[in-house]
Amino acid sequence: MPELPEVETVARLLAPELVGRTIRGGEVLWARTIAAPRVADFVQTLVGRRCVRVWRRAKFVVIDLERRGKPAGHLVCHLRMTGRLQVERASRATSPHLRVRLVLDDRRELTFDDVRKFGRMWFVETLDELFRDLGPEPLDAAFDVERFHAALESRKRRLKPLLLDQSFVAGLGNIYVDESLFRARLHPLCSSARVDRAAAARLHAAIREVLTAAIAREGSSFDTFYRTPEGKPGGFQDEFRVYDREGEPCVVCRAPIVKTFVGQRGTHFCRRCQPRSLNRGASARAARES
DNA sequence: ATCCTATCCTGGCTGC
DNA sequence: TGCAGCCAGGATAGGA
Repeated sequence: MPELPEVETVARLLAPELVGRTIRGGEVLWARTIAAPRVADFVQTLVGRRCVRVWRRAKFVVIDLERRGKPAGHLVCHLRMTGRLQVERASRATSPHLRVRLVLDDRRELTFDDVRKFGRMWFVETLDELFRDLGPEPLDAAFDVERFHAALESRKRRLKPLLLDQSFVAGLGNIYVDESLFRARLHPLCSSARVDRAAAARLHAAIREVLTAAIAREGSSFDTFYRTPEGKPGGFQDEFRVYDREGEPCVVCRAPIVKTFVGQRGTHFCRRCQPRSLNRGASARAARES
């Protein structure tokens, strides 16, 4: 599902198609897709605004707009689970799940297609309120080991739900949390307060490595939903080590990958490589000596 | 403060 | 083959 690497890919591939284009009109086919302003005003508000930059924050695609050469708000889109943004020739935009079309000045259209209707679009003058509660970008320099360790220690939450919390770190979802915890050898139920400096450093590195590698592969596609704006599947599903691998052998120790549920989320991990206790080695030694 | 559950949706899968 | 029922999942709200 679209998480940080997929949304980053969408923004990168959309940018050259959209930058410089002015919105001429459009149509909302599913009213609830529009979060702001009122549906009746959405298209009219956008008409005459020109796209000047396409970027990503957390799992939001952000299109900066200008009017008469001056900054004029942002078109923001959250793909949620099945949303797809594309720029295509008008005649092609005929999907049964088309929710929004915006006509551009080169007679192409920016289309938002969304099977499950969870995705949302906003036009906002400023991003402050929409992005107010978002945590740090995990690939930013400001996201360093010290701060990450301190943030983990200041909470008492299980690692998996904490990493899924967008106010703690922005952009991770179910797939990349499972992959990061495996690479850091941490159990999804481990308490954040008990993550020591070395484990925090491993998790920090694992998150960055997983996200960077996934962006390089243009995200993950293991069902029919996520495709790049060029219509191609991503490639990172070939590098999954635990996600969607229930019963298959761990790539490190060959023990079968297990699937459980943590806060209703399917959770994949290796019982042997991700022990429940941080220092199982140490406690085993202590038990032997006593 | 943290956890748990329901909600939003639909296509695709399972099992009878 | 047909069909009912379940499941996936990001974010959020409300209750425990």
